[in-house]
Amino acid sequence: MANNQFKRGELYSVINAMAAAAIARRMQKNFRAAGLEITIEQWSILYHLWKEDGLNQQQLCDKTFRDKPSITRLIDNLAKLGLVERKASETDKRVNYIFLSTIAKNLQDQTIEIANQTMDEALVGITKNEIETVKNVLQKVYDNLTTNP
Amino acid sequence: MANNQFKRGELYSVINAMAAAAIARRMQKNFRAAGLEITIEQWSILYHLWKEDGLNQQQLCDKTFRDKPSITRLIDNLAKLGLVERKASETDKRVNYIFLSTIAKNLQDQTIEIANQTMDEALVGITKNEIETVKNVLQKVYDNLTTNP
DNA sequence: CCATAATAGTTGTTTATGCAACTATTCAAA
DNA sequence: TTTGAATAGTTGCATAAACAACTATTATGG
Repeated sequence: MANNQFKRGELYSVINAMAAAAIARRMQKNFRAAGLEITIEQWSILYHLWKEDGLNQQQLCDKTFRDKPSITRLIDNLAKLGLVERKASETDKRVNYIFLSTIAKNLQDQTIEIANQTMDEALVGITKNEIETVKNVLQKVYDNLTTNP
Repeated sequence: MANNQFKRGELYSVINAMAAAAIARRMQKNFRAAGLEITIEQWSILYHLWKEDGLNQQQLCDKTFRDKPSITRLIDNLAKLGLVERKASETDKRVNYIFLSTIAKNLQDQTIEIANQTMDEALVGITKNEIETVKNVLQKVYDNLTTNP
């Protein structure tokens, strides 16, 4: 009995501590092996800017599931590295738009390759259906915890 | 085309940033709502000690998928809070065994309830089969990235 | 128009993570 | 038995997270 008490809690433990962290570490390692000195968190910001340059910080919060202070500091660090630049909105003085530098734009192709290679390593022996299920379940979990207050 | 380039990378983004973080935040919030001043990371250590008291730090590394410095500091903080105590092994002077305090032992029942309640909130509308698939896939991902160097 | 609410972003503090480099102890092989 | 490898744990440093409290600006309702 006592052994089964945490069955549900255990799922948290599995999801949070294991696969996600392992993928992040491997992605980071593969970046470093390619001579890329960016963190996986910084990459996740660039990823959204490659899809749509000039997002503001609030939009980056929404897309990366981070809070505003986290984005402020990630942008600080990316700016220090010369990868992005803040540009104040002309029409709304509260807003910063974030733009990629040329260097950052040139990183896209290289990191696409590494990200895909990493996911290939991670997903060996897993079917498309299983991946679909995982994505759907994690989306549901997220929705359950965010739409409900 | 360009829109599909990150399809695989996107899975990382989904797994890592979204569901896991949402569960952790909700668990933390539910702890606080119950007046429990422990972090979700500290809880994950206690969780393994409740199942088996007197683990050493290396065993906690293996069970929680953290490195040694992380465990050192988590144990430091738990010790400061009076929740665990280090006891040096008599037979191997390199080893510390970690034991729960009475206070920590008494936290078990309260936090079981909260952990299970949190997972119930998270898993609304998700079937047992789907949960099994997620657990298996994430285990495979972990194995893929750790058994292969 | 003005007071108040909402929004965008920043700063401070605490906690946690990863990696590298380190000490201390034990093991193992010549 | 001694030298070198392996193991357990700690410390330093940089990055990142959550939360609270803050400033500045814009939107809204009387």
